[in-house]
Amino acid sequence: MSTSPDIRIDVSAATPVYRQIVDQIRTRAVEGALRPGDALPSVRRLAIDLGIHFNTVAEAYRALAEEGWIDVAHGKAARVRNRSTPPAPEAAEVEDFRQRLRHLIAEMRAQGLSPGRISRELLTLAEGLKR
Amino acid sequence: MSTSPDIRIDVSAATPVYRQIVDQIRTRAVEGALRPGDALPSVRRLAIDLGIHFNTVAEAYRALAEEGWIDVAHGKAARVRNRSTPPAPEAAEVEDFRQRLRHLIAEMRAQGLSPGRISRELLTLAEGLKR
Amino acid sequence: MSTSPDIRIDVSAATPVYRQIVDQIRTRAVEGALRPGDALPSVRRLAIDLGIHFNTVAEAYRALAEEGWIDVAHGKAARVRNRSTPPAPEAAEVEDFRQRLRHLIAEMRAQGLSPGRISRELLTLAEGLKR
Amino acid sequence: MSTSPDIRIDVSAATPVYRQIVDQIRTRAVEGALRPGDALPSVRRLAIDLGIHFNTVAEAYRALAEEGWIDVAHGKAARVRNRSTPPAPEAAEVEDFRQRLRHLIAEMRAQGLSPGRISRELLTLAEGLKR
DNA sequence: GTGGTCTAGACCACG
DNA sequence: GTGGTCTAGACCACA
Repeated sequence: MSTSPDIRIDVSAATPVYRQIVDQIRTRAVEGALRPGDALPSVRRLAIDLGIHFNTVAEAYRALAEEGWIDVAHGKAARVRNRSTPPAPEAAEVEDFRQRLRHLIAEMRAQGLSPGRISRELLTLAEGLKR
Repeated sequence: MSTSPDIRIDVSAATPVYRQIVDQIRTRAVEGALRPGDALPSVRRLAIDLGIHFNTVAEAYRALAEEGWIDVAHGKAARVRNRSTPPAPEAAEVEDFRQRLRHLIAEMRAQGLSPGRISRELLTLAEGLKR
Repeated sequence: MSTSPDIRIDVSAATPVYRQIVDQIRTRAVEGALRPGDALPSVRRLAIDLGIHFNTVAEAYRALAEEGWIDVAHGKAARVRNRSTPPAPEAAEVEDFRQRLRHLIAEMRAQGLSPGRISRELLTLAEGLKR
Repeated sequence: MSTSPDIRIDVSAATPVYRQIVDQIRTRAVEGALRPGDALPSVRRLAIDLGIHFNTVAEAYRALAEEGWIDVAHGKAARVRNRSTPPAPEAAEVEDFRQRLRHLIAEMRAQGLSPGRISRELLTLAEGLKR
């Protein structure tokens, strides 16, 4: 039996569909909604559920496998991998993430969100990380 | 003479060059390094400075104009616009940003950054917004 | 009682399970650990020992029989065949192997192994063949 | 202008076409036939030359980019990357390669190549690495 | 049943 | 011009 990851796809969004799948499954794995050993639905099953082609799901699973989040093998269901200690992040990578965060925040302000509102969102997320 | 925005381009990065320009100029405008009325370098000037094709810069300026950050006109330097009160963001947009933030954080954790470290980054950014 | 070939299976590896079995039994036969006439464990016995489905073991035995390494028959244990002089390899096949060797070495260098280190590995193997 | 890597494809071979492309380009890069900065033919150009679909070539380029051998970007030709020092190989990886070498040699003997002949092949390759 | 590979071709994004 | 994404569907390999 496989855990249903409850994925929401927006085909008209700018980010590719396969990336949306990757992002959502990775987020669920990080946040604990998907645990090591959990089986994912088959590529064809999930494709039907989402109303997309199975190749698109297969590409997402392949990317997740390469990132080390899941194990895929012929004839068997894909499963969430028990990640060993991840490699230490390099300073350049940290700076890259910091910049992406700043750009995202700039986009939010460009869309009319007030600094106070954004600040509150960040504090909520930071709080959630301490759990 | 025009304000030099000091833009850093990485042609081998995953994000398109024109997006890098847009992101960095928008970020500077949001953070106050670029103020309403400031003139940007000409498309050809900036293209030469960055060592890229001027079409790429032109596309970036076009995108910034569409987002309402700058005014462009034939024969005159592009200038940072005096943004009127931005439209109120819709709930769906806020939720979209929240999700993008969560995905970014998941990527950071996937790269080995500890929750505590990420939390500190978020708090620093939130602090900066209160200025 | 049958010879225990001491096979190690990694179900999460990239190479299919049945190929791992084939590769390891063939290697043992070539290197002399398995000799003509030696009996292999039954399909079901080996499957239980390895913790895999017996169909997978059956497929491996079938492939080994096709390659001429073992004899299988209903109701009797599979046995290592007394290989007659093998057919002379064609030039095309030799070239194919040479290419596979070069590709493997390229992969090793891609993984960071120094040419000197790889060279030593090759010399060790060549030495072992002269026994 | 792009270097022609002179790739030979066998569509009836067991190894997937895209892997054959990856293996051959990687080998050429390791052996120096392809040097950092060299441009590869476009995916559509190479696909036509090889008589296959461009998606297959694109998949090969993507894999090579992920392995760090080439840089691919929108609108520009793929180029051989100037590889920085590769990460140190772990002991487990070395053992994995050693085993793959042994299996390959066993296959060669299974095909009728004499130990002496194989030994000579290995010595030739080891010699080539000392250049 | 599972995932993998390949072709065919549409449409989009980037430079 | 370049590469990227997606669909459609055939056929193969593995468990």
